Amino acid sequence: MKYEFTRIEKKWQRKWEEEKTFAAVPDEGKKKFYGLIEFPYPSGDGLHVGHPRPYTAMDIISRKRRMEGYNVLFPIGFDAFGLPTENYAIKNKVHPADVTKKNIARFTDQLKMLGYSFDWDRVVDTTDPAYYKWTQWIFLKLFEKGLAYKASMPVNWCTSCKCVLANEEVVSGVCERCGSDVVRREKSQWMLKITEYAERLLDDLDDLDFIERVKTQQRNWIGRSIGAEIIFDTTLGDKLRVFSTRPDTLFGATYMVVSPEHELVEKWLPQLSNADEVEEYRSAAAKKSDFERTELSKEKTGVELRGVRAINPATKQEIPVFISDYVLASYGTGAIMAVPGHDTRDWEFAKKFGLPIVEVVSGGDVEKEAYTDCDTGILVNSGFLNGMSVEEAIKAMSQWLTENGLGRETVNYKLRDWVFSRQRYWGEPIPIVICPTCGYVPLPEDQLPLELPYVEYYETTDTGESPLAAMTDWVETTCPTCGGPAKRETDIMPQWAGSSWYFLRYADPHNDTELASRKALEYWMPVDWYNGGMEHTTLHLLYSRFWHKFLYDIGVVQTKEPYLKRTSHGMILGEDGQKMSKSRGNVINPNDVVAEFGADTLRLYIMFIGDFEKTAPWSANAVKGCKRFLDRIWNLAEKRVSGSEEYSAANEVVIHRSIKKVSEDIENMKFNTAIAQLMTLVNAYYETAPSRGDIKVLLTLLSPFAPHIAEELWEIQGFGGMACKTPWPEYDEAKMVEQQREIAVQVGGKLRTTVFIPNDAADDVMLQAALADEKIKKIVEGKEIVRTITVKNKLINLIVR
RNA sequence: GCCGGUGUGUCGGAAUUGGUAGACGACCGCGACUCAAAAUCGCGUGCUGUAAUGGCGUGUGGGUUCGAUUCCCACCACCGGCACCA
Repeated sequence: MKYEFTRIEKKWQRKWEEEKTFAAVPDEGKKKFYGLIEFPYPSGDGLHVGHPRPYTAMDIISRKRRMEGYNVLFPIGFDAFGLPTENYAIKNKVHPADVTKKNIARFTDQLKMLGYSFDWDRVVDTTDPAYYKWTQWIFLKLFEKGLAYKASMPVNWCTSCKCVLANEEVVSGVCERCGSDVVRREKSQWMLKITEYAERLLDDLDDLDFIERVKTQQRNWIGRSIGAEIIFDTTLGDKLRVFSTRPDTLFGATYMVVSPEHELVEKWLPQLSNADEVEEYRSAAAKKSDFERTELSKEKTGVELRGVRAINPATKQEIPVFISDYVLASYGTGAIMAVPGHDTRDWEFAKKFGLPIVEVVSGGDVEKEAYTDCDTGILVNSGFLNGMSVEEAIKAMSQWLTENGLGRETVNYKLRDWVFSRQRYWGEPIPIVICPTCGYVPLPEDQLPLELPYVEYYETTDTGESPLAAMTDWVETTCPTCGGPAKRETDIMPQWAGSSWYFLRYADPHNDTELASRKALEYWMPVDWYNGGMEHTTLHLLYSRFWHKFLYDIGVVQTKEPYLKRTSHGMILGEDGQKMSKSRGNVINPNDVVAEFGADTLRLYIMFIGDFEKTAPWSANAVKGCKRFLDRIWNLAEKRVSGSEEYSAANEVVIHRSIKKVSEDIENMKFNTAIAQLMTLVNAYYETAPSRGDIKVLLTLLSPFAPHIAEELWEIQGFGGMACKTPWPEYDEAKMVEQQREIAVQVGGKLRTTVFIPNDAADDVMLQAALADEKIKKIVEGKEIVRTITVKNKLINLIVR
């Protein structure tokens, strides 16, 4: 009989669905495992071959865990709010809700086609009011605790999406999603105070089992700098505060720089003799995009504020104050003390404007370049700091500043608050009412969910207003506090809102009184293993850690961190080694692969393609190799093999080795070598007559990778039950060794031949065996063996003279 | 510029407490089966050489070692992240 993969796959998928084979049922008596993959955005293009890579990986791990006796939660859902759906809906004049419904149905079919062991009773959909009710509820809690606030500030505005973006969504000056230019716009926005959690988000990374590059990227993004805030007096009476990581260099501060947006500039302006020039520089800076302003190659520019001078608290000298756009308004205090001798940027600026450069740390030549080494320099020209190392001087200066009320040690983060509103339609409405007398009033909990109005017209505007603003009936409301006429907030939440807590909902997806019951959360949380893309490291992954910590603080969840372990997969490229894209015409559709070779072949190939963490190009030929492998297994087991369920003597060694290798490789996500080992095992079976037991262990090991064919052959063999419910096999180290060992024989470190010796042979046995070899005899003839190096069961090396 | 990663046959990739480089798969070649082809099964396959105790070979150049893809030093190339963050 032929291997009819289509029939077999349909048959088992139906069976798993009918029997609810993979439903997660809480069971206090069983150890739990919560495996998570990033739920997909149900785009109109359907499933991409990139999707099955992480899904298959976690499916293999989840299936193995079940066979090991764990109670497994492996859920799936849809992150369905977002721009592409909205844009598609506008273009094709259909409602986003209808588009979403259709896309979800299609994704569901495709995911089922691949035989994943998801619990289909726990599907979540972020656009379902029963779900986003709780997204809104979390927002209200954030508002209640002062962590959601509205503020007017310059924000990133995507010229194409026509809405604001978070800092995390701006990549190299363009929109992360559409690649269009991002400009600065002053807008009143809802913000979430993620900065309040900066320290914990950073420190708590230490204990997590996240791959190192994820930790590094989050650490860099949060960007902690330890330094001091220093207060300078000015001749106009105002105090000018700066942040510096090098307070030790205070004696070398020969001028100050404030950002063009600094509030004191506005105040000082009338008293400046060159107010026009300053004003001109400020407006020029305001027009520039962030990208232009931060271009590195650019020469430093700036204008001195004539009419005000600052007083260096260490030297008591009056020093000039400049404005320059190399100082950012949004970091630290928006002002710096410039130490040209020991900071590269200040040095460039000082050279250009002819400002004095004073050496306060010896070790370099400050006339040639800034000396920034902190490890070897010694303080000079610095009063009480003279002779100290940089490290000592930082401490001494911080103490001196504190004692004299001139400043204090402080910490700064690069992380900014999260811009949380979007001027679009297809997202969660923000449950806030704007009342002329009461201000921003939260919607009472019993009015949740605040449903998105179902309307015909929701096109974007260029005015910076949300399409919801035009929906008068919905906007006009009454104030929950005073009962007077009021308006609803018309901005919606960003794409990232729904995904910031979805993993909690999986624990108890149908609960309508809580986001999830305490009992369910206590049982299933935290997520034991979360695999997802590197592109989410400073977006979804960071945001969801923030929300989780907040929910921990208000007692909703019991763990400080949502995910114990985080791994990441590489991208699948087209056959040409380029990123898959419609325009390049190198896109592989999983449906086509499944139709031609079957889901088991696709699963196997996508795991065999290469190192899981690295990008890998698609190869149509290699897919055929995986199909061939399954055909070979089919040939071995399509007819019932009778006899004992013991391993055959001929295959015992390779079986035990395979169990060990496959078990360990799955844990380390080395799926490619696990499959290579299964191929080796099958090759061995082709050279012997595999016993019934040999077949059984092969199907058991195969079942997480290629579950359909494994079940079918399992049934044909009549092993009873299902392969996916069989206990994972154990191996015996003692049975992994051959009685005869082939060892390398080297002379002078060069491999000359190999000989067979008994297992664990003593050194002299190895030597005798080596010397008995004809080749070796010839080589050592007439020479003296001065030294012998042996490595048990591996090699012998003869040093001759 | 800074941080991180990678570099191995024709290709995807194996192998690192230093110990037979190239597992497994693809490609290609040969053989069996077949009237024939496909499929399948088996064999071969780093480069080079007529041969040899051949020679060379894991980005490049050095070093340590009986022995280096693995450790050390210097460099090159590519990829990713950050990028005037004081």
